[in-house]
Amino acid sequence: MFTVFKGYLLEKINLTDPELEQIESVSTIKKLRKRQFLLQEGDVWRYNAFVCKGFLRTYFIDNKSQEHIMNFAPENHWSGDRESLTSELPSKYNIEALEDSEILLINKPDFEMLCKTIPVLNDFVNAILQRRFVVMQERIHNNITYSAEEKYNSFISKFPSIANRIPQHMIASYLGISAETLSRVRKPSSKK
Amino acid sequence: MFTVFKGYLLEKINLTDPELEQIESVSTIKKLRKRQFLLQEGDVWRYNAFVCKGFLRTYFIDNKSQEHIMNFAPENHWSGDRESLTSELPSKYNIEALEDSEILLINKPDFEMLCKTIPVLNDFVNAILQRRFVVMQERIHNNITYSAEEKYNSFISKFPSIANRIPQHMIASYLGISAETLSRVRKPSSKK
DNA sequence: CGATTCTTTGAAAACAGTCAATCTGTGTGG
DNA sequence: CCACACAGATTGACTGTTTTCAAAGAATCG
Repeated sequence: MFTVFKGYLLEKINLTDPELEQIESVSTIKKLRKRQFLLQEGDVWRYNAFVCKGFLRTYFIDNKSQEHIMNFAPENHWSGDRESLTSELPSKYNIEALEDSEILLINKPDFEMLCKTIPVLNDFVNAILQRRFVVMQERIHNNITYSAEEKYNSFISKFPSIANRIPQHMIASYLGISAETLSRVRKPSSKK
Repeated sequence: MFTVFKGYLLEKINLTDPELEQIESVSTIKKLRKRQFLLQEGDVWRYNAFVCKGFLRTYFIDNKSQEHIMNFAPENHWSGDRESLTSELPSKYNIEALEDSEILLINKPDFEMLCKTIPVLNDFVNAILQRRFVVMQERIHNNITYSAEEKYNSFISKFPSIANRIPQHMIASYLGISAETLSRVRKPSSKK
């Protein structure tokens, strides 16, 4: 499974064989069955996690015991709780596999060491952060601007590959609308 | 006005005098009168901007010509459009002074050079990014979880100093609710 | 299949938005 | 100093959207 990560990296940046070996030497693989947790609320998150295969969701439970999905991570994407990772405080989130998954983990000190010794990796990691930033900003934009229907349309046009891989009610949860409302705004979109 | 920025930096990280001089040498100050723009939609944003004095807001206009506030930046905070900065594409945002302000600007190549030559500054910049990240995540959390009243209460408890410095309808715009709704949810919070 | 999960639908209630009018406070110019 | 204009806040009545609850269909999976 390291080959998946290797392929991902080489597509984006140039790395020498020794560098790749160095990365591999600190990588571990965690296999998750569907519905298994990578992280549970209350635990401290200590890794950088790359999804080699499968699909993860990050969600939290509000004080009315309702689930809200914070993030999706299909293969070739990163997951984890950056907040807990930097603060080293217990996480508010659960990360659960929605499909059988294989996750590549690099713990925090090892990852920092990699970034220090491989500048091009460090730049890449920062670039990812920047991009994630823009995605979050767009999500806020949509949240404060759009109606339920517009939110849904925006989601499926932006993440078509995610949309057809997960149950609808999880899209609703991600968008902050009820599953029933989502069901209702879905059909008018087909007719004019 | 560089002294404000200098004070801010020295409070957070250790910098030598030559390093500070290097930073000062690439810094420029822009004074804005109330209602003046630092950035207008359609222009490319090319700086890192630190608010030495005053107060900025970043907003965009949706296709129904409604304003939505993306961000506030009081003194000792950063502003700008990271999206346009990295993509070098025209910005969707307007940044406007809500009070007479003084902004310290460092253009992109200079800033990158500073980060390269002053590692501790680079680390600090990344730390800011991480924190900003968490703030945005909390905002998304609130957006998808809370009612109008809860959004408002969360805002004033989290940003009390901002709340009493700007008109209410701007808080409403930031939260994605109407000014009238905000006015209505305000009073029940005092009773009971 | 039988059980579970997911989606749709209906009806009612809660919530939030819109429009228009009024009220308030502030600052400006006469 | 007053009158006025202006921006902001509030209120009421109404409309529209979204949620909730309950039930019934559909799809999926062991």
